Amino acid sequence: MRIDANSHVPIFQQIIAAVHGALAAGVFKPAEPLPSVRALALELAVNPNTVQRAYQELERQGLIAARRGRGMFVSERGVKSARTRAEAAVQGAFAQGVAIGQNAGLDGERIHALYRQATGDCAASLREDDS
Amino acid sequence: MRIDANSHVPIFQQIIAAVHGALAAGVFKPAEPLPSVRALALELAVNPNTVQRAYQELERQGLIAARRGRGMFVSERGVKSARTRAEAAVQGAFAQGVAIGQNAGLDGERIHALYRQATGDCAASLREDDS
DNA sequence: ATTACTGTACTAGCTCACTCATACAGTATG
DNA sequence: CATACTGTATGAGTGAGCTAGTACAGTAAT
Repeated sequence: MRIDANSHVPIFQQIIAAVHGALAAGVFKPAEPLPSVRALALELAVNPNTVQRAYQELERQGLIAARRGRGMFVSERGVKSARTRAEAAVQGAFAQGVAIGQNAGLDGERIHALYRQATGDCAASLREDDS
Repeated sequence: MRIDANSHVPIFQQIIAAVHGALAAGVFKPAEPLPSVRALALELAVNPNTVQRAYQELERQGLIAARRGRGMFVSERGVKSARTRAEAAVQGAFAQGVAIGQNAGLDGERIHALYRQATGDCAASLREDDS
C-alpha cells in the first residue's frame, strides 16, 4: 500500500480508499485479519491514530470488525459490501459527469461520446502507482 | 443562481460552477456584462469579496475579463472555452469512475452497465452517505 | 467636482480538519 | 503475574482555507 503525503487527499482517506479497493478486488478474504494499526502505521510512516481513524470509518461502514486485543478482521459481508460500494462509487462518478454535462447544455449524444473517450483513455487515470 | 450555504463546497466554488454552467449553456453571450460583484453579493447574501474571488478565478481561466470601473464581461472565447472545460470535466468524472471500477476489479462490461444506470438515474449523484 | 457606481488589495479572524503524543483498555502467551 | 501484542479514547497543536471588514482605485454620468 502506498500513500502520497503530498496529495491534497487526507492520509486516512487514502487508506480507506486503498482498503476499499483491496477488499473489492479480493485481496483480503472474509474473516482474514488486516494489518494491525501500529504495523500499518509503521509501514506508511504515519501516526497509528491516523490508521485508526481509517479503520474506524471502515468499521462504521461494516466492511471490517474490530476485536479488542485481537485485531481488525474482514467482516463476513465485507467483501461483498465493498464491491457494492465500489459499484455505487462508479455509478456516482458517472452520474456526476452526466449532471455536469447536462448543466452545461451538452446533449446526450455528446456526453456519450465523452464517455467513450474516457473508457479509451482510462489507462491515463491509473497514474496512482508512484515509485 | 442559487447557493447552498450548508454545503461543504465553498461558496466561491459554487459561484464558479454556476457561472461555468451558465456560460457553457449560453445564458451569457460574449461581451455581455455579468452581475457586478456587489450586486451578486447582495443577491446571494455573501460578502462581495467572496464573489470577487470567484470572478478572479474565472478571469484567470480566461472565461471573463474585468474592466475596472465598468464591470466584468464575458470574454470573446469565454463561451467556447467554458464548453471545452465542461466537456473536460465530464470526461474526467467518467475516467474517475472507470478508474475506481478497475481498481475494485470490476470488468469492463460491469462498468458499462453502471454507466447505463447512471444515465438513467442521474439524480443519484446527490448521495452522500459516506465521506 | 460630485456622486454613485464599478473592480481590487490588504488584512484579520475564524473555523475546521488532519495529524499526532500520550495514556488507557482488552487479549493471548509464557 | 509479566510481557507484548492488539484496539481505543482524549486532548493538543498546527496549518490551511474560507469569509468578511475596510480602504483604495478607476469610470461615467450629473
